[in-house]
Amino acid sequence: MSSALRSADQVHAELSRQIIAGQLRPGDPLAETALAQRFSLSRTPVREALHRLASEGLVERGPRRAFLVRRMSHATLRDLFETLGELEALCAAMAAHRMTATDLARLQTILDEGDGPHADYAAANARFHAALRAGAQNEVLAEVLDELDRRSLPWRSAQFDARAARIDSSRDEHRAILEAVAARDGDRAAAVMRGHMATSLAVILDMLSDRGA
Amino acid sequence: MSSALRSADQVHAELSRQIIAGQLRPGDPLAETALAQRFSLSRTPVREALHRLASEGLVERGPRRAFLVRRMSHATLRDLFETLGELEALCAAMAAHRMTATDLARLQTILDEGDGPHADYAAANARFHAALRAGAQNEVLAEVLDELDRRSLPWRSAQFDARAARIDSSRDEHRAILEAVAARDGDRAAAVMRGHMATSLAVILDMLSDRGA
DNA sequence: GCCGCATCAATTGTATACATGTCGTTATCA
DNA sequence: TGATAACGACATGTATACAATTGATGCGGC
Repeated sequence: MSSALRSADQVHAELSRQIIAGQLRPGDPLAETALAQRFSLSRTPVREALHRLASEGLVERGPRRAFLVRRMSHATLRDLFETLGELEALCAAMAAHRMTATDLARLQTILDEGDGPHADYAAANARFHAALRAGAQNEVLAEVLDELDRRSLPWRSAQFDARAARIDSSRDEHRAILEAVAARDGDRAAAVMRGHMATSLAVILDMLSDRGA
Repeated sequence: MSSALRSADQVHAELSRQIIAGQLRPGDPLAETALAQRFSLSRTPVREALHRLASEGLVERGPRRAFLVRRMSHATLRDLFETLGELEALCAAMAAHRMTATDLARLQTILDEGDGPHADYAAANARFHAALRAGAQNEVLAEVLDELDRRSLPWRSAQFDARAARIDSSRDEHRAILEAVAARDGDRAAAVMRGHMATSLAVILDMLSDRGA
């Protein structure tokens, strides 16, 4: 039962990964029995994983109380990104007041790493936001942001793949945020972050309409 | 298996209630077998309820992966209330921009009901914040606030019982929030709400130190 | 007297069998 | 021919038995 080897955790991690990566798409069914067979396990750990995913908002329950990958209306998606944007903005403002010089240097390093032409920009993007969360020095806020992050990832992950130009604009926005944080200007950091998240939402909604979703 | 009759939900609701009411106190053990006996059920639904409570932050895991009612350091408690305060402030600001005249009237009614000498002020307080959440018109933000609310309730519930004077000041703060919202002044509503939550935290920390916690 | 190891007990993790409810299908009746 | 009710299959919900891990305790050696 060592923590890393629990079957339920493995199933949870794997399903989470597949949903976020888009291998499992919104509306896809997730039957306990079928998944148990696929993972060569009993229904018990699969069941636990599904319930956790449901409480995290990645999975919803359909007719017959069946599990399925969560679908989201544009309205709810808008709510999600609005909340995420406001919380990231709050986080940026708090970080502007609380980050140490060392933290700031780390943030700069993360930005520079994302500059490489072959760098994994999605990963660098995640690290940037994570560093900001750490800098805000509020565990609970960090937890809430992590949760909303996971919840929005299925829709954010494809952003950079499909819109290469988005990388450049996103990078510029990150630099502007760093500048504001370094200047200890919480209000400006929050404002820029709000714009950053709003732009991301616009790009995503644009992609969805292209795909006819 | 109609949703209201699921054993796991009943156990979850009952444990949640007891933790919030203080009948189960931070650090108390919650063994699956013992609870199963107490509820005359098998471990399975009890287990599901405990996992849900853990994911909601009301329950944590101790040595031997045992479940126990969550304990909180003062630092984490501060983080929780800071986050809750900022989110309530955000909510108030959004409500100031989005609430309809009808919504405002309902908010006023709720405040008036809380005025009665024998009224249950804790309940009126909860209704006030709930109405504000509805007025902000953002489902996701409402969900997040609900969760943080439940998580902080064990520490907030005793506030009005132990400090009768707190009721009057809390009522005044609510009136100030309503005024700001009615005036469509989001910034002022947010500022007043921040102060409101900060005062609550101060009262709670004061109570905890009195109890020698 | 103290440190280390082995054994033990208690708790959660997992597997499997059975119960129960819901939805789709079909057959029958008006 | 349409609607309705019964039937059946399939999903999750629950109960119980067994396995595995962990923290504690006692014993023995140093």
